[in-house]
Amino acid sequence: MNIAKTRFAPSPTGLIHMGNARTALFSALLAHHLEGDFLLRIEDTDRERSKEEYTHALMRDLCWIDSKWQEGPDIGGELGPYWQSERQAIYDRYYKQLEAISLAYPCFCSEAQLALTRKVQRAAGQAPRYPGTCRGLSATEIQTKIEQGLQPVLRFHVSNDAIIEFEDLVKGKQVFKGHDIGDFIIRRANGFPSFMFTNAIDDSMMKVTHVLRGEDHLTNSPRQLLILRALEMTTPQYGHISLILGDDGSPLSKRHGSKSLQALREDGWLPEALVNYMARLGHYYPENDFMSFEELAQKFAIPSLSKSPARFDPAQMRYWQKEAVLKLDNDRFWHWLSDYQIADAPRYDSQLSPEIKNIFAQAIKPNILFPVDAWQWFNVFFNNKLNISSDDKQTLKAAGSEFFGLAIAAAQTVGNDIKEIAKHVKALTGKKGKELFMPLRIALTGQAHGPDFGAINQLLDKEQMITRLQSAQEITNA
RNA sequence: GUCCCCUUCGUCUAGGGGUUAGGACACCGGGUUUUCAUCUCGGCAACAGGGGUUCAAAUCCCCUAGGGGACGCCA
Repeated sequence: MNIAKTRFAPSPTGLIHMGNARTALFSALLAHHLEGDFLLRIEDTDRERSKEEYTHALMRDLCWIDSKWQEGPDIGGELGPYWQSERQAIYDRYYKQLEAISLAYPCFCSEAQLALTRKVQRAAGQAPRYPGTCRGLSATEIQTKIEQGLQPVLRFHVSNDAIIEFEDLVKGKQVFKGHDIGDFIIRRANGFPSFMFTNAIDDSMMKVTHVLRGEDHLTNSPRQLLILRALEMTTPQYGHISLILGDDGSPLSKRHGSKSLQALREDGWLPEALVNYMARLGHYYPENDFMSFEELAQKFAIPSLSKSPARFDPAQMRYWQKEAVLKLDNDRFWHWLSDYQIADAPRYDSQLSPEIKNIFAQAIKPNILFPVDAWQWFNVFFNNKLNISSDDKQTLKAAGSEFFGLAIAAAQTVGNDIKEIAKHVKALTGKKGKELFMPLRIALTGQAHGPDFGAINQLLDKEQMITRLQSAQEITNA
């Protein structure tokens, strides 16, 4: 029995975004689910646009979302090379084979000529198709044109009455007519192969069993099947997943805040948050729990892949980020923070005891989404930097100078215990509930919401509390 | 223009002839916290429209509308 194999085959022409990342993730999840391999192949046949730096960025970003491959350019494998730019000889061999059985022929039509034909066809209400101009060229005609210095493309011949059927993993049975396809280019005039060709050949040669790709590739499938069948090569099963749309229903783009994985990482998103979110965008999991990559893989199922397009929803992504933050253990929490050191934050590791660090982490995790939020709290507790908003200052003023005078006096006797301080203030002012606690919270932390008082007691000593209460009193006097 | 795909709460979706149409996010409200956040409990909210088929349609069929994709010497 053949081992299952999925693949991701990007062209290194830019940073990977949410859409592609989700396709890669699905492929990786499926491979793990089937206990097979996930393969990475770099489709760098477009020499002008492909850049090596993007290949590196791509591999780094894929690893970041746990989608590590078992076969690929950096680690090799039996069926390499995994850069298409190194596989030219292979493609050339198959071109010859196709020409030998008259399923491929050189075409000398100029791009301008073709563009014109398409225009005319459309104007006449017809579908734009290659009309087959060069299909019947004789060997001598071809020879003559080549001698004239003309560089032909190579076209694959699709007979008009061909019917191509296949079962799509996601969309079900598909039927295409040869007439709707037309003869398509498999080698460009510059000798480089086209995507249609290399992609099909490589998937087959590399023994890929399941191809998960975007719906935009659906109509490529009959073409690729035609090539593979003509060459008597094995074909993978194709599954076309619906695209991700922006909040207005149009394709996801930068306009909708679609960011590269790299940008997302730089903003402080946790990979497991993105993984949990993306895994559910167009794939149904009965359980709504935060899951690890392994759990997601275990429960991944092809029938649970959605046929209809999904909209990108930042609110839902934020929810998974919140879950991810809550799940962070201390070690990772501090690594996460140190990776996003902000300019005016002090170094955290020098004086803080593990106990204090632990208390701090547990206390603020429910209150933060990103490292900047965490650093803000860090500043509050360890750097004496409070940023009180004007609204919150109003709350302070409403409490009044006397309120803080009493609080200071209470702190001097009871120490750093907010509830005890509150008790004293309550006894003397009659204030209670929100009126009592909100001014204290704002005075001590600079914010209207934040950690539990128990944690704040452990993070601030008596002197700090008194100083902050004094500052608050000054604000009321201002 | 031609061909193809899709359409259930605001969003992600479950359900595929008989369901009080289920869950999650968001939102709103209760509880906990003598405060807020967290946590917890609850509520609001949907079968695109029109025709069939059927005892019975969200579910099957047809049409319409809307959205998306493909039609490249891009991938």
